[in-house]
Amino acid sequence: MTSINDLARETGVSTATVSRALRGLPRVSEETRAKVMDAALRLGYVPSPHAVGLASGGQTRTVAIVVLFVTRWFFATVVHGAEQVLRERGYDVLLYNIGGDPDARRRVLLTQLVTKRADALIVVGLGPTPEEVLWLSRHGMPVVTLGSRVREWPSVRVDDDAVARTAVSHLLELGHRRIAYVGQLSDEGLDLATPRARLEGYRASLREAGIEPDPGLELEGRFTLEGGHDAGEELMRRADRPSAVFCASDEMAFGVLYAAREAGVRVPEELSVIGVDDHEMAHYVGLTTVRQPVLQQGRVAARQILQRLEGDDREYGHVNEHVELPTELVLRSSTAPPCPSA
Amino acid sequence: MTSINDLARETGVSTATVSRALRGLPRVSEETRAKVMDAALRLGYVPSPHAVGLASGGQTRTVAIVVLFVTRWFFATVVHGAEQVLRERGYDVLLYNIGGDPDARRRVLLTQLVTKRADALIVVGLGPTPEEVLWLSRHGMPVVTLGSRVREWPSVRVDDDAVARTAVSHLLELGHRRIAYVGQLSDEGLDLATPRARLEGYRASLREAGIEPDPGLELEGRFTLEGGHDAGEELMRRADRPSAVFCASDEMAFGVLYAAREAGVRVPEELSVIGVDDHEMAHYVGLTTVRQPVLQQGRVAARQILQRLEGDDREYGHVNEHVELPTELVLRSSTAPPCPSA
DNA sequence: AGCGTGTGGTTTACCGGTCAAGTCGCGGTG
DNA sequence: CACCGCGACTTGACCGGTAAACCACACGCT
Repeated sequence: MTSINDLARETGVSTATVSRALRGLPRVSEETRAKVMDAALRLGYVPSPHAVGLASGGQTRTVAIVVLFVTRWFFATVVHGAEQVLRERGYDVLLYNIGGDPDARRRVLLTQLVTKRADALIVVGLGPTPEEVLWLSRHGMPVVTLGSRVREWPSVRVDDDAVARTAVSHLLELGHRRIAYVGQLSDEGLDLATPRARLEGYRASLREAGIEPDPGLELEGRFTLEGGHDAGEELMRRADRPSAVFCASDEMAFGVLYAAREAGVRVPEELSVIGVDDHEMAHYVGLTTVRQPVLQQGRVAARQILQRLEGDDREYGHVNEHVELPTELVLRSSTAPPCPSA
Repeated sequence: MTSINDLARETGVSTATVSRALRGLPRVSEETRAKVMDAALRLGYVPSPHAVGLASGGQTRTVAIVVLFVTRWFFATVVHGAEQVLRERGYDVLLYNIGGDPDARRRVLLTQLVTKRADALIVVGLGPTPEEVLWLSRHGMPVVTLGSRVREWPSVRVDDDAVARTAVSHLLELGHRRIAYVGQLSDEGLDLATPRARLEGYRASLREAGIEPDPGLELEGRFTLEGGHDAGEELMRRADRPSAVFCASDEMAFGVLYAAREAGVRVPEELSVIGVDDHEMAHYVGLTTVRQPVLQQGRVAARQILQRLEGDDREYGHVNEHVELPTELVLRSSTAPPCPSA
């Protein structure tokens, strides 16, 4: 590996001059600069980020993104959005997929892993615990949360309470009274902020309409197609099947739709289904959903981080500590008034 | 930030002793070790990877993964698999999503970005150009390709030619003669190995059955649901609609299925559709497909890399330079013999 | 002539670790 | 009793850069 010393020897100037020549700093004659550049190219010189980082204050030009499941559309899309704006600005992305493993979560967030390997951190979909907040703050790590919110750090999210209310109100307005909820309830040591908030919103929304939430209509299901499908099958088996289902994500909603089809239950005539996300597939299967800007959330989180790191970010204007992006009800063919005969 | 010097001062020993105490090396009394450990914990000490890397031969304990589109199920799943085994072994993952941008590709692969920031590289879905091979080799970067294959580097993939043959043979055996192909043909400066190989396999397979491939039946479509849908619409409009479609990915096949449904074309009675991947959704929509082990490809690629990096990897046995994983035809309800009336 | 002021450098001190070589006290041995 | 060997450290060089301090020399000015 060619180092800056090789370049210095090759060009006959000191390493400091080489360094300044390559970085375009003043106090270098054009002639020398050209010579250095040429040698660097010829020898395939690449500065060592380690040395650079060490010498200039421990910067890594790297941002870590911690997600629950890269394979979920939502997370992948968020990562895509964030990575895009970060790379544009010369930052690299370290990806940690802690996928439901509390142990991995501890190791990633609370040990060496993140600290000092990255300049900042974007936490997606996890509600950070007080311990995590404390540790990371103590180490001076700038953090932005996406999809959850803690007092100490900026966040980007949609109002999950409002999301649930939008969905449930829509169903109520259509005339539904027995409305089920399908989402992740327990979370095995992980703190999943989102499904909980949506569940609360669902309950509150029903209560306001004078309906007491029926615990029997709150179905556990992992945040996947399969989770939705299992919950859907369970629902279809019931004698007192609800007339509508609110799913905490579109992927789960797809699962419910397939379960309904398998059971010969017509949608939307016999069962209305509504999801959240506006997954790329939702359009094609005709799923009514509450759209949230997914890519954009990733982009905004990245900008918040950049703002924190570079401080002088006028381009994007003032960065709100807590950004809440708008959602929107997208009507398609999976919801309709309940069948009078039902 | 507490450094090793702070620890040394705190415990009254030299930095070298602290270093060895923390790393569990010999020549440190149990007493001293305990004292050091305690201080490290109390002060929240975390070694600087920069310093460690610099001092001990430029290692980063980081592997870069370059993918085309994280948001595609295939890529996300591969990343998931690779990240899992890498993290298990204490490696971090740098993610580069070059998403169809030749410029990004150049910057990531041919400039400083990758070199020296990672110990090794996994390239997913891109056929590396000779220039890229040369540059990376020159810099001593170990590379594994996933989904494509070059002579110089180990690879993990499925036999795309065989995949195409399996799919097309299945359709031929059912009695289909007019079989369309939907996949990405042109690639705007990116070298996408996979769709090209599948296209070739499709053509060869037809020829062997005595059918001359009809260029009019080879449809361009991006590797997404939407791409498949557009191509599907185009097909449905045709008077001489083919009786079967082979799609280069399940996501594209879903798009074709939706297009067919919208056009009132019944699957599989009037149109057979087959995809590749065995996407998690394929099961639910009843898509016949050629299954490839996606997660496993990511895992195997990661192991190959680890083998290269650590050399003594007996755990996984001998690592083949070019691993080809098996695929499997999964019969579901989207394929059937052609309708005699058609 | 004497004196700031720029320009184009060089020198040197780190940054935070690791590693090889050296030091020191101590119990055992010939 | 001098010597050896060994365990438990310390010292100092080094990894590849950066940043500040320093320097030589030319130039314009009073």
